Amino acid sequence: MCGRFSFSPLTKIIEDRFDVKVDPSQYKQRYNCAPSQNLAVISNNRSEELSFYRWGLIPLWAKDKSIGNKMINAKAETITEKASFKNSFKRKRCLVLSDGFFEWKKINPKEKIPYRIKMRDDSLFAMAGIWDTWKNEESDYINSFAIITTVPNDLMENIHLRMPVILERKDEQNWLHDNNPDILKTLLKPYAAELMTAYPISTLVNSPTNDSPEILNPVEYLF
DNA sequence: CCAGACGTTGTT
DNA sequence: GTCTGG
DNA sequence: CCAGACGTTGTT
DNA sequence: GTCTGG
Repeated sequence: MCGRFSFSPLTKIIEDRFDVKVDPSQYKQRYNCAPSQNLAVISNNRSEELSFYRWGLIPLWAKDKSIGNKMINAKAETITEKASFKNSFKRKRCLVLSDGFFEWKKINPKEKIPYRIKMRDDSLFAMAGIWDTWKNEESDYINSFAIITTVPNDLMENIHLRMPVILERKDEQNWLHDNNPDILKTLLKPYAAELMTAYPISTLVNSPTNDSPEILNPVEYLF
């Protein structure tokens, strides 16, 4: 699964790496991105700029936006079959930008330890996302997204049963602009484990109200 | 046809 | 909106 | 994902 | 226990 991540590069780094324009009044470095927050994405319908969408997909037909609290992930294996996701998969895809994500490893029925997972070379990456637009009773529009998950690779297997789909850099533009569903599905696979690394961090990350760089620091746990 | 659900993860 | 279940 | 709330009536 | 909010 993927229920929390970070994205904290400086504006110029983002513009160079992803070839987008970043509005500095909207962007802010984030160390603990949580569901329901507006987070940095690149959408297929505005791929020249960095957009901010709400995490937790609210489908077009939703009566209440709270449904989005449950729709934070979409399983790659079934995304083309689910009524809530298939339409977005066809026409509304996005890149969810990140420099690392968090998973809680269950060490016994009562205890869990948070881990940070990132690229070995600290590079930025894009997770595969789908989005939708929803209108509330006051006719305010909300753009929201879900992160696609897949089976774990050899690194993630030790931590969790699922992991987010991380796109190879060469596939990022294809995910946004290729509309062939068969090709799109081939992009939804586990990322190469040898390019990634993971380490335990403190439970500071547990509360979404903590959003400071210290969250990323390694911590030793004694058993 | 209409009514009702529409999700993932983890645990039992 | 679109699919499943009755 | 985790944390924190979870309710109504009537009165101020 | 289960839902909502972040």
